[in-house]
Amino acid sequence: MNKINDSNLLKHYIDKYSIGSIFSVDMYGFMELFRFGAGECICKANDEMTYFYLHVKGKLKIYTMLDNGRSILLRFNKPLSILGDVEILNEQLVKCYVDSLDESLLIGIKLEDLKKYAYEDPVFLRFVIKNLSYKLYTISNSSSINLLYPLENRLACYLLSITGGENNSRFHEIMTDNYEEMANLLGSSYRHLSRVIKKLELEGIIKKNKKKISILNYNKIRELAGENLYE
Amino acid sequence: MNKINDSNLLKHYIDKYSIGSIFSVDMYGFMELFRFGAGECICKANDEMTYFYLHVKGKLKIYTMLDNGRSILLRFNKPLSILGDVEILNEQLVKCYVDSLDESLLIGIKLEDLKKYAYEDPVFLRFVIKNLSYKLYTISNSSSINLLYPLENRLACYLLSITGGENNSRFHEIMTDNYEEMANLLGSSYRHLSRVIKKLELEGIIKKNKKKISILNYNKIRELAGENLYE
DNA sequence: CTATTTTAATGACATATGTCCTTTTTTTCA
DNA sequence: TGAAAAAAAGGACATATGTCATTAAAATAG
Repeated sequence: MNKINDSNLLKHYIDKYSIGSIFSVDMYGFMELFRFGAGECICKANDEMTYFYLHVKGKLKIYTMLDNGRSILLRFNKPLSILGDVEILNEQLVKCYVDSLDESLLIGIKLEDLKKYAYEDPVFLRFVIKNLSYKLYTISNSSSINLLYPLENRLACYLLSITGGENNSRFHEIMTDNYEEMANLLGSSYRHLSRVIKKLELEGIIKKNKKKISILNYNKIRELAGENLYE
Repeated sequence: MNKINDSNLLKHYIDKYSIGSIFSVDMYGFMELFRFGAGECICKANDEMTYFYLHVKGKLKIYTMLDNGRSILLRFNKPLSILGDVEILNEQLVKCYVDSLDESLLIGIKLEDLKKYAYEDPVFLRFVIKNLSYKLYTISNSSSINLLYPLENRLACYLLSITGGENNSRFHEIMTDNYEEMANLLGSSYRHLSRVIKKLELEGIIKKNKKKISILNYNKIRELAGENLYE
Protein backbone atom coordinates (compact mmCIF):
# COMPACT_ATOMS: atom_id res chain seq x y z
CA MET A 1 0.00 0.00 0.00
CA ASN A 2 1.18 3.46 -0.69
CA LYS A 3 -0.30 6.88 -0.47
CA ILE A 4 -0.66 8.76 -3.73
CA ASN A 5 -0.16 12.46 -3.53
CA ASP A 6 -1.89 13.37 -6.71
CA SER A 7 -4.67 15.80 -6.10
CA ASN A 8 -5.77 15.68 -9.72
CA LEU A 9 -6.28 11.95 -9.57
CA LEU A 10 -8.11 12.31 -6.30
CA LYS A 11 -10.33 14.99 -7.81
CA HIS A 12 -10.91 12.82 -10.84
CA TYR A 13 -12.39 10.04 -8.72
CA ILE A 14 -14.30 12.41 -6.47
CA ASP A 15 -15.87 13.72 -9.59
CA LYS A 16 -16.37 10.37 -11.27
CA TYR A 17 -18.38 9.00 -8.35
CA SER A 18 -19.94 12.26 -7.20
CA ILE A 19 -18.35 11.79 -3.85
CA GLY A 20 -19.02 15.37 -2.93
CA SER A 21 -22.71 14.59 -2.76
CA ILE A 22 -22.16 11.91 -0.14
CA PHE A 23 -21.53 14.52 2.50
CA SER A 24 -23.25 17.71 3.55
CA VAL A 25 -19.98 19.33 4.40
CA ASP A 26 -16.89 19.45 2.26
CA MET A 27 -14.68 16.57 3.33
CA TYR A 28 -12.13 17.07 0.61
CA GLY A 29 -9.49 18.25 3.02
CA PHE A 30 -9.69 14.96 4.92
CA MET A 31 -9.36 12.67 1.95
CA GLU A 32 -6.23 10.75 1.10
CA LEU A 33 -5.75 8.53 -1.91
CA PHE A 34 -4.28 5.08 -1.39
CA ARG A 35 -3.12 2.51 -3.85
CA PHE A 36 -3.10 -1.22 -3.21
CA GLY A 37 -1.37 -3.67 -5.52
CA ALA A 38 -2.69 -6.95 -6.89
CA GLY A 39 -3.14 -9.46 -4.12
CA GLU A 40 -2.42 -6.95 -1.41
CA CYS A 41 -4.37 -7.14 1.81
CA ILE A 42 -6.36 -4.04 2.70
CA CYS A 43 -7.62 -5.15 6.05
CA LYS A 44 -7.80 -8.22 8.23
CA ALA A 45 -10.32 -9.44 10.76
CA ASN A 46 -9.66 -8.08 14.21
CA ASP A 47 -7.65 -5.19 12.91
CA GLU A 48 -8.41 -1.88 14.44
CA MET A 49 -10.17 0.14 11.76
CA THR A 50 -8.56 3.54 11.43
CA TYR A 51 -9.78 4.61 8.02
CA PHE A 52 -13.11 4.71 6.32
CA TYR A 53 -12.60 3.88 2.65
CA LEU A 54 -14.36 4.77 -0.53
CA HIS A 55 -13.26 2.24 -3.08
CA VAL A 56 -12.96 3.93 -6.46
CA LYS A 57 -10.90 1.62 -8.64
CA GLY A 58 -10.16 -2.09 -8.95
CA LYS A 59 -11.87 -5.10 -7.52
CA LEU A 60 -11.87 -6.29 -3.92
CA LYS A 61 -12.32 -9.75 -2.54
CA ILE A 62 -14.19 -9.91 0.76
CA TYR A 63 -13.99 -13.05 2.84
CA THR A 64 -14.27 -14.27 6.40
CA MET A 65 -12.30 -16.73 8.42
CA LEU A 66 -14.05 -19.32 10.53
CA ASP A 67 -12.84 -20.67 13.84
CA ASN A 68 -11.40 -23.71 12.18
CA GLY A 69 -9.23 -21.55 9.97
CA ARG A 70 -11.24 -21.92 6.81
CA SER A 71 -11.84 -18.79 4.85
CA ILE A 72 -15.05 -18.33 2.95
CA LEU A 73 -15.70 -15.95 0.14
CA LEU A 74 -18.42 -13.43 0.88
CA ARG A 75 -18.40 -11.17 -2.13
CA PHE A 76 -16.46 -9.09 -4.57
CA ASN A 77 -16.71 -5.33 -4.44
CA LYS A 78 -16.59 -3.08 -7.44
CA PRO A 79 -16.53 0.73 -7.26
CA LEU A 80 -18.17 2.57 -5.77
CA SER A 81 -18.15 0.50 -2.63
CA ILE A 82 -17.31 1.36 0.91
CA LEU A 83 -15.22 -0.25 3.62
CA GLY A 84 -15.66 0.48 7.26
CA ASP A 85 -19.40 0.96 7.23
CA VAL A 86 -20.04 -1.83 9.70
CA GLU A 87 -17.30 -0.64 11.99
CA ILE A 88 -17.93 3.05 11.81
CA LEU A 89 -20.61 3.32 14.44
CA ASN A 90 -19.97 0.34 16.57
CA GLU A 91 -16.35 0.90 17.43
CA GLN A 92 -15.91 -2.64 16.36
CA LEU A 93 -12.91 -4.45 15.13
CA VAL A 94 -12.82 -5.37 11.49
CA LYS A 95 -15.03 -8.33 10.70
CA CYS A 96 -13.75 -9.46 7.32
CA TYR A 97 -10.67 -9.85 5.24
CA VAL A 98 -10.37 -7.58 2.26
CA ASP A 99 -7.81 -8.16 -0.48
CA SER A 100 -7.24 -6.19 -3.60
CA LEU A 101 -7.52 -8.44 -6.65
CA ASP A 102 -5.80 -6.11 -9.06
CA GLU A 103 -4.57 -2.57 -8.65
CA SER A 104 -7.06 -0.72 -6.50
CA LEU A 105 -7.48 2.86 -5.46
CA LEU A 106 -9.26 3.84 -2.28
CA ILE A 107 -10.05 7.22 -0.86
CA GLY A 108 -9.42 7.07 2.85
CA ILE A 109 -10.81 9.32 5.53
CA LYS A 110 -9.58 8.90 9.07
CA LEU A 111 -12.43 7.48 11.14
CA GLU A 112 -11.65 10.13 13.70
CA ASP A 113 -12.30 12.91 11.20
CA LEU A 114 -15.31 11.17 9.81
CA LYS A 115 -16.84 10.91 13.22
CA LYS A 116 -16.18 14.55 13.91
CA TYR A 117 -17.88 15.77 10.78
CA ALA A 118 -20.14 13.12 9.38
CA TYR A 119 -21.55 11.55 12.50
CA GLU A 120 -24.37 14.06 12.53
CA ASP A 121 -24.69 14.30 8.79
CA PRO A 122 -27.97 12.77 7.60
CA VAL A 123 -26.87 12.84 3.98
CA PHE A 124 -23.84 10.74 4.76
CA LEU A 125 -25.71 8.46 7.13
CA ARG A 126 -28.31 7.76 4.48
CA PHE A 127 -25.56 6.96 2.03
CA VAL A 128 -24.21 4.41 4.47
CA ILE A 129 -27.65 2.95 4.97
CA LYS A 130 -28.10 2.57 1.24
CA ASN A 131 -24.81 0.74 0.98
CA LEU A 132 -25.50 -1.54 3.89
CA SER A 133 -28.91 -2.33 2.49
CA TYR A 134 -27.38 -3.23 -0.80
CA LYS A 135 -24.81 -5.48 0.81
CA LEU A 136 -27.42 -7.13 2.98
CA TYR A 137 -29.63 -7.77 0.02
CA THR A 138 -26.90 -9.20 -2.17
CA ILE A 139 -25.45 -11.40 0.50
CA SER A 140 -28.88 -12.73 1.41
CA ASN A 141 -29.27 -13.63 -2.19
CA SER A 142 -25.92 -15.27 -2.66
CA SER A 143 -26.28 -17.07 0.63
CA SER A 144 -29.44 -18.75 -0.56
CA ILE A 145 -28.03 -19.63 -3.92
CA ASN A 146 -24.84 -20.92 -2.37
CA LEU A 147 -26.88 -23.36 -0.39
CA LEU A 148 -28.58 -24.77 -3.43
CA TYR A 149 -26.02 -25.03 -6.16
CA PRO A 150 -23.10 -27.42 -6.52
CA LEU A 151 -19.50 -26.33 -6.76
CA GLU A 152 -19.52 -26.40 -10.53
CA ASN A 153 -21.88 -23.45 -10.61
CA ARG A 154 -20.16 -21.56 -7.83
CA LEU A 155 -16.85 -21.99 -9.59
CA ALA A 156 -18.37 -20.51 -12.74
CA CYS A 157 -19.59 -17.53 -10.71
CA TYR A 158 -16.18 -17.13 -9.22
CA LEU A 159 -14.41 -17.17 -12.56
CA LEU A 160 -16.93 -14.76 -13.98
CA SER A 161 -16.57 -12.37 -11.07
CA ILE A 162 -12.82 -12.35 -11.29
CA THR A 163 -12.55 -11.91 -15.01
CA GLY A 164 -15.27 -9.33 -15.17
CA GLY A 165 -17.46 -11.55 -17.26
CA GLU A 166 -16.89 -9.79 -20.52
CA ASN A 167 -16.41 -11.73 -23.66
CA ASN A 168 -14.03 -9.26 -25.16
CA SER A 169 -12.23 -8.58 -21.94
CA ARG A 170 -8.56 -9.33 -22.05
CA PHE A 171 -8.87 -11.10 -18.74
CA HIS A 172 -9.72 -14.51 -20.04
CA GLU A 173 -7.22 -15.88 -17.65
CA ILE A 174 -7.27 -16.29 -13.92
CA MET A 175 -4.05 -16.71 -12.05
CA THR A 176 -4.40 -18.60 -8.81
CA ASP A 177 -1.51 -18.80 -6.49
CA ASN A 178 -3.04 -21.54 -4.48
CA TYR A 179 -5.78 -23.99 -5.34
CA GLU A 180 -6.16 -25.05 -1.76
CA GLU A 181 -7.06 -21.51 -0.84
CA MET A 182 -9.39 -21.17 -3.77
CA ALA A 183 -11.23 -24.32 -2.71
CA ASN A 184 -11.61 -22.93 0.77
CA LEU A 185 -13.01 -19.68 -0.48
CA LEU A 186 -15.60 -21.57 -2.42
CA GLY A 187 -16.49 -23.57 0.64
CA SER A 188 -15.20 -26.83 -0.74
CA SER A 189 -12.18 -29.09 -0.61
CA TYR A 190 -9.10 -29.11 -2.78
CA ARG A 191 -9.96 -32.58 -3.93
CA HIS A 192 -13.36 -31.66 -5.11
CA LEU A 193 -12.32 -28.43 -6.74
CA SER A 194 -9.73 -30.21 -8.81
CA ARG A 195 -12.31 -32.76 -9.84
CA VAL A 196 -14.66 -30.04 -11.00
CA ILE A 197 -11.92 -28.12 -12.77
CA LYS A 198 -10.96 -31.26 -14.60
CA LYS A 199 -14.55 -31.88 -15.60
CA LEU A 200 -14.91 -28.39 -17.08
CA GLU A 201 -11.61 -28.87 -18.82
CA LEU A 202 -12.71 -32.14 -20.38
CA GLU A 203 -15.84 -30.39 -21.58
CA GLY A 204 -13.67 -27.79 -23.26
CA ILE A 205 -15.07 -24.93 -21.22
CA ILE A 206 -11.85 -23.97 -19.49
CA LYS A 207 -8.20 -24.78 -19.89
CA LYS A 208 -5.91 -25.17 -16.97
CA ASN A 209 -2.21 -24.59 -17.23
CA LYS A 210 -0.34 -24.77 -13.98
CA LYS A 211 -1.52 -21.82 -11.96
CA LYS A 212 -3.50 -20.31 -14.78
CA ILE A 213 -7.09 -21.02 -15.74
CA SER A 214 -8.23 -19.80 -19.14
CA ILE A 215 -11.85 -19.51 -20.09
CA LEU A 216 -12.43 -21.01 -23.50
CA ASN A 217 -16.20 -20.87 -23.64
CA TYR A 218 -17.59 -17.80 -21.98
CA ASN A 219 -21.17 -18.58 -22.83
CA LYS A 220 -21.02 -21.90 -21.08
CA ILE A 221 -19.50 -20.29 -18.02
CA ARG A 222 -22.20 -17.67 -17.95
CA GLU A 223 -24.81 -20.34 -18.34
CA LEU A 224 -23.39 -22.29 -15.42
CA ALA A 225 -23.12 -19.17 -13.29
CA GLY A 226 -26.74 -18.17 -13.74
CA GLU A 227 -27.35 -15.17 -11.57
CA ASN A 228 -24.07 -13.81 -10.48
CA LEU A 229 -23.50 -14.82 -6.94
CA TYR A 230 -20.77 -12.66 -5.71
CA GLU A 231 -21.54 -9.11 -6.63
CA MET B 1 -53.18 -9.00 12.23
CA ASN B 2 -55.02 -6.57 14.38
CA LYS B 3 -54.32 -3.23 15.84
CA ILE B 4 -54.19 -3.02 19.60
CA ASN B 5 -55.50 0.17 21.10
CA ASP B 6 -53.81 -0.16 24.42
CA SER B 7 -51.63 2.82 25.13
CA ASN B 8 -50.36 1.29 28.33
CA LEU B 9 -49.08 -1.75 26.53
CA LEU B 10 -47.53 0.45 23.87
CA LYS B 11 -45.86 2.55 26.55
CA HIS B 12 -44.68 -0.59 28.26
CA TYR B 13 -42.75 -1.70 25.20
CA ILE B 14 -41.51 1.77 24.38
CA ASP B 15 -40.09 1.81 27.83
CA LYS B 16 -38.79 -1.74 27.80
CA TYR B 17 -36.70 -1.17 24.70
CA SER B 18 -35.94 2.51 25.26
CA ILE B 19 -37.56 3.29 21.98
CA GLY B 20 -37.71 6.95 22.83
CA SER B 21 -33.97 7.13 22.51
CA ILE B 22 -34.07 5.87 18.93
CA PHE B 23 -35.38 9.21 17.75
CA SER B 24 -34.44 12.81 18.35
CA VAL B 25 -38.02 13.90 18.18
CA ASP B 26 -40.95 12.38 19.98
CA MET B 27 -42.54 9.91 17.59
CA TYR B 28 -45.00 8.56 20.13
CA GLY B 29 -47.94 10.12 18.38
CA PHE B 30 -47.16 8.19 15.21
CA MET B 31 -46.84 4.80 16.78
CA GLU B 32 -49.43 2.09 16.50
CA LEU B 33 -49.28 -1.30 18.14
CA PHE B 34 -50.01 -4.36 16.02
CA ARG B 35 -50.49 -7.94 16.97
CA PHE B 36 -49.74 -10.87 14.69
CA GLY B 37 -50.78 -14.41 15.53
CA ALA B 38 -48.75 -17.60 15.32
CA GLY B 39 -47.90 -18.40 11.72
CA GLU B 40 -49.29 -15.14 10.44
CA CYS B 41 -47.51 -13.43 7.59
CA ILE B 42 -46.28 -9.92 8.31
CA CYS B 43 -44.99 -9.08 4.88
CA LYS B 44 -44.28 -10.71 1.56
CA ALA B 45 -41.69 -10.07 -1.12
CA ASN B 46 -42.81 -7.44 -3.60
CA ASP B 47 -45.32 -5.98 -1.19
CA GLU B 48 -45.36 -2.26 -1.01
CA MET B 49 -43.93 -1.37 2.39
CA THR B 50 -46.20 1.06 4.16
CA TYR B 51 -45.06 0.70 7.72
CA PHE B 52 -41.73 0.70 9.45
CA TYR B 53 -41.86 -1.79 12.29
CA LEU B 54 -40.15 -2.10 15.61
CA HIS B 55 -40.56 -5.68 16.68
CA VAL B 56 -41.02 -5.82 20.44
CA LYS B 57 -42.44 -9.25 21.20
CA GLY B 58 -42.36 -12.75 19.73
CA LYS B 59 -40.13 -14.33 17.17
CA LEU B 60 -40.08 -13.71 13.45
CA LYS B 61 -38.99 -15.98 10.64
CA ILE B 62 -37.30 -14.22 7.73
CA TYR B 63 -36.94 -16.02 4.43
CA THR B 64 -36.59 -15.40 0.73
CA MET B 65 -38.11 -17.02 -2.28
CA LEU B 66 -35.96 -17.93 -5.24
CA ASP B 67 -37.04 -17.85 -8.86
CA ASN B 68 -37.71 -21.56 -8.86
CA GLY B 69 -40.17 -21.14 -5.99
CA ARG B 70 -37.93 -22.47 -3.28
CA SER B 71 -37.92 -20.52 -0.07
CA ILE B 72 -34.78 -20.31 1.98
CA LEU B 73 -34.50 -19.40 5.62
CA LEU B 74 -32.42 -16.32 6.23
CA ARG B 75 -32.77 -15.74 9.94
CA PHE B 76 -34.98 -15.46 12.97
CA ASN B 77 -35.52 -12.10 14.59
CA LYS B 78 -35.96 -11.57 18.27
CA PRO B 79 -36.83 -8.19 19.85
CA LEU B 80 -35.71 -5.59 19.45
CA SER B 81 -35.45 -5.95 15.72
CA ILE B 82 -36.66 -3.76 12.93
CA LEU B 83 -38.48 -4.35 9.68
CA GLY B 84 -38.39 -1.98 6.80
CA ASP B 85 -34.83 -0.78 7.22
CA VAL B 86 -33.77 -1.93 3.79
CA GLU B 87 -36.81 -0.43 2.17
CA ILE B 88 -36.96 2.81 4.06
CA LEU B 89 -34.55 4.83 1.98
CA ASN B 90 -34.64 3.10 -1.31
CA GLU B 91 -38.33 3.21 -2.06
CA GLN B 92 -37.96 -0.44 -2.70
CA LEU B 93 -40.45 -3.21 -2.56
CA VAL B 94 -40.16 -5.69 0.24
CA LYS B 95 -37.33 -8.14 -0.32
CA CYS B 96 -38.17 -10.93 2.10
CA TYR B 97 -40.97 -12.85 3.60
CA VAL B 98 -41.59 -12.33 7.28
CA ASP B 99 -43.82 -14.61 9.32
CA SER B 100 -44.63 -14.47 12.98
CA LEU B 101 -43.72 -17.72 14.65
CA ASP B 102 -45.75 -17.18 17.78
CA GLU B 103 -47.72 -14.22 19.00
CA SER B 104 -45.80 -11.10 18.05
CA LEU B 105 -46.21 -7.45 18.78
CA LEU B 106 -44.84 -4.78 16.49
CA ILE B 107 -44.85 -1.05 16.82
CA GLY B 108 -45.65 0.39 13.42
CA ILE B 109 -44.91 3.85 12.14
CA LYS B 110 -46.21 4.86 8.74
CA LEU B 111 -43.23 5.18 6.41
CA GLU B 112 -44.70 8.46 5.32
CA ASP B 113 -44.53 9.85 8.84
CA LEU B 114 -41.14 8.36 9.43
CA LYS B 115 -39.76 10.02 6.36
CA LYS B 116 -41.22 13.32 7.39
CA TYR B 117 -39.64 13.33 10.79
CA ALA B 118 -36.79 10.86 10.93
CA TYR B 119 -35.24 11.25 7.52
CA GLU B 120 -33.04 14.02 8.79
CA ASP B 121 -32.56 12.58 12.23
CA PRO B 122 -28.99 11.37 12.75
CA VAL B 123 -29.88 9.57 15.94
CA PHE B 124 -32.44 7.47 14.13
CA LEU B 125 -30.27 6.98 11.07
CA ARG B 126 -27.44 5.71 13.24
CA PHE B 127 -29.83 3.32 14.92
CA VAL B 128 -30.75 1.96 11.51
CA ILE B 129 -27.08 1.63 10.58
CA LYS B 130 -26.39 -0.32 13.73
CA ASN B 131 -29.19 -2.68 12.96
CA LEU B 132 -28.20 -3.19 9.37
CA SER B 133 -24.61 -3.79 10.43
CA TYR B 134 -25.75 -6.39 12.87
CA LYS B 135 -27.86 -8.13 10.27
CA LEU B 136 -25.09 -8.03 7.72
CA TYR B 137 -22.64 -9.47 10.18
CA THR B 138 -24.89 -12.27 11.32
CA ILE B 139 -25.97 -13.27 7.87
CA SER B 140 -22.39 -13.28 6.63
CA ASN B 141 -21.64 -15.60 9.43
CA SER B 142 -24.53 -17.93 8.92
CA SER B 143 -23.95 -17.92 5.20
CA SER B 144 -20.45 -19.26 5.65
CA ILE B 145 -21.47 -21.84 8.16
CA ASN B 146 -24.38 -22.90 6.04
CA LEU B 147 -21.99 -23.70 3.28
CA LEU B 148 -19.87 -25.96 5.41
CA TYR B 149 -22.18 -27.94 7.59
CA PRO B 150 -24.52 -30.77 6.68
CA LEU B 151 -28.23 -30.69 7.21
CA GLU B 152 -27.99 -32.46 10.55
CA ASN B 153 -26.29 -29.43 12.05
CA ARG B 154 -28.53 -26.91 10.35
CA LEU B 155 -31.57 -28.78 11.59
CA ALA B 156 -30.22 -28.61 15.12
CA CYS B 157 -29.76 -24.85 14.73
CA TYR B 158 -33.26 -24.54 13.43
CA LEU B 159 -34.78 -26.46 16.30
CA LEU B 160 -32.75 -24.48 18.77
CA SER B 161 -33.77 -21.19 17.25
CA ILE B 162 -37.42 -22.06 17.29
CA THR B 163 -37.57 -23.41 20.79
CA GLY B 164 -35.45 -20.66 22.24
CA GLY B 165 -32.74 -23.09 23.19
CA GLU B 166 -33.45 -23.15 26.87
CA ASN B 167 -33.33 -26.33 28.77
CA ASN B 168 -36.06 -25.36 31.11
CA SER B 169 -38.16 -23.72 28.49
CA ARG B 170 -41.58 -25.19 28.08
CA PHE B 171 -41.10 -25.15 24.33
CA HIS B 172 -39.50 -28.51 23.98
CA GLU B 173 -41.79 -29.13 21.11
CA ILE B 174 -41.87 -27.80 17.62
CA MET B 175 -45.03 -28.00 15.61
CA THR B 176 -44.48 -28.10 11.89
CA ASP B 177 -47.37 -27.84 9.59
CA ASN B 178 -45.41 -29.00 6.60
CA TYR B 179 -42.19 -30.95 6.37
CA GLU B 180 -41.79 -30.16 2.70
CA GLU B 181 -41.70 -26.47 3.53
CA MET B 182 -39.35 -27.02 6.41
CA ALA B 183 -36.95 -28.88 4.12
CA ASN B 184 -37.05 -26.00 1.66
CA LEU B 185 -36.31 -23.45 4.32
CA LEU B 186 -33.28 -25.43 5.32
CA GLY B 187 -32.15 -25.59 1.74
CA SER B 188 -32.65 -29.31 1.43
CA SER B 189 -35.14 -31.85 0.17
CA TYR B 190 -38.01 -33.49 1.96
CA ARG B 191 -36.39 -36.84 1.39
CA HIS B 192 -33.18 -35.86 3.05
CA LEU B 193 -34.80 -34.02 5.92
CA SER B 194 -36.83 -37.04 6.84
CA ARG B 195 -33.71 -39.17 6.71
CA VAL B 196 -31.95 -36.85 9.11
CA ILE B 197 -34.91 -36.56 11.41
CA LYS B 198 -35.11 -40.31 11.57
CA LYS B 199 -31.42 -40.54 12.36
CA LEU B 200 -31.71 -38.12 15.26
CA GLU B 201 -34.73 -40.00 16.43
CA LEU B 202 -32.90 -43.32 16.41
CA GLU B 203 -30.14 -41.70 18.41
CA GLY B 204 -32.71 -40.65 20.98
CA ILE B 205 -32.05 -36.95 20.52
CA ILE B 206 -35.48 -36.02 19.29
CA LYS B 207 -38.84 -37.66 19.10
CA LYS B 208 -41.17 -37.17 16.23
CA ASN B 209 -44.87 -37.56 16.53
CA LYS B 210 -46.87 -36.62 13.50
CA LYS B 211 -46.43 -32.89 13.09
CA LYS B 212 -44.64 -32.47 16.37
CA ILE B 213 -40.95 -32.78 17.05
CA SER B 214 -39.89 -33.01 20.68
CA ILE B 215 -36.37 -32.43 21.82
CA LEU B 216 -35.30 -35.15 24.22
CA ASN B 217 -31.65 -34.29 24.58
CA TYR B 218 -31.02 -30.59 24.56
CA ASN B 219 -27.33 -30.90 25.12
CA LYS B 220 -26.88 -33.02 22.04
CA ILE B 221 -28.88 -30.55 19.99
CA ARG B 222 -26.79 -27.68 21.23
CA GLU B 223 -23.65 -29.62 20.49
CA LEU B 224 -24.79 -30.28 16.94
CA ALA B 225 -25.82 -26.67 16.46
CA GLY B 226 -22.49 -25.24 17.48
CA GLU B 227 -22.67 -21.53 16.94
CA ASN B 228 -26.21 -20.55 16.42
CA LEU B 229 -26.76 -19.97 12.79
CA TYR B 230 -29.94 -18.12 12.58
CA GLU B 231 -29.87 -15.30 15.07
C1' DC C 1 -68.58 -41.32 6.61
C1' DT C 2 -66.30 -42.39 2.32
C1' DA C 3 -63.73 -40.98 -1.81
C1' DT C 4 -60.30 -37.90 -3.31
C1' DT C 5 -56.40 -35.25 -2.49
C1' DT C 6 -52.33 -34.17 0.32
C1' DT C 7 -48.79 -35.30 3.03
C1' DA C 8 -45.62 -38.64 5.01
C1' DA C 9 -42.44 -42.59 4.88
C1' DT C 10 -39.26 -45.07 2.67
C1' DG C 11 -36.63 -47.91 -0.89
C1' DA C 12 -33.48 -47.62 -4.82
C1' DC C 13 -30.19 -45.48 -7.06
C1' DA C 14 -27.48 -41.40 -8.85
C1' DT C 15 -24.73 -37.36 -7.95
C1' DA C 16 -22.04 -34.17 -5.01
C1' DT C 17 -18.63 -33.84 -1.88
C1' DG C 18 -15.38 -35.17 1.83
C1' DT C 19 -11.31 -37.76 3.81
C1' DC C 20 -7.28 -40.18 3.44
C1' DC C 21 -3.48 -41.70 1.01
C1' DT C 22 0.12 -42.10 -2.65
C1' DT C 23 2.60 -40.35 -6.42
C1' DT C 24 4.26 -36.64 -9.14
C1' DT C 25 5.54 -31.99 -9.90
C1' DT C 26 7.02 -27.57 -8.43
C1' DT C 27 9.16 -24.53 -5.36
C1' DT C 28 12.43 -23.21 -2.06
C1' DC C 29 16.53 -22.79 0.03
C1' DA C 30 21.00 -24.14 1.82
C1' DT D 1 22.28 -27.47 -8.08
C1' DG D 2 20.42 -30.91 -5.34
C1' DA D 3 17.76 -32.16 -1.25
C1' DA D 4 13.79 -31.01 1.43
C1' DA D 5 9.38 -28.93 1.60
C1' DA D 6 5.17 -27.53 -0.52
C1' DA D 7 1.73 -27.90 -3.89
C1' DA D 8 -0.77 -30.53 -7.37
C1' DA D 9 -2.99 -34.78 -9.15
C1' DG D 10 -5.59 -38.32 -8.63
C1' DG D 11 -7.27 -43.22 -6.72
C1' DA D 12 -10.30 -45.40 -3.35
C1' DC D 13 -13.88 -45.22 -0.62
C1' DA D 14 -17.25 -43.07 2.70
C1' DT D 15 -20.80 -39.70 3.57
C1' DA D 16 -24.23 -36.15 2.23
C1' DT D 17 -27.78 -35.17 -0.57
C1' DG D 18 -30.88 -35.32 -4.64
C1' DT D 19 -34.46 -37.53 -7.73
C1' DC D 20 -37.87 -40.65 -8.61
C1' DA D 21 -41.17 -43.96 -7.51
C1' DT D 22 -44.27 -46.52 -4.54
C1' DT D 23 -46.96 -47.27 -0.53
C1' DA D 24 -49.12 -45.73 3.76
C1' DA D 25 -51.36 -42.35 6.45
C1' DA D 26 -53.85 -38.16 7.15
C1' DA D 27 -56.67 -34.34 5.80
C1' DT D 28 -60.53 -32.70 3.40
C1' DA D 29 -64.44 -32.25 0.43
C1' DG D 30 -68.85 -33.83 -0.72
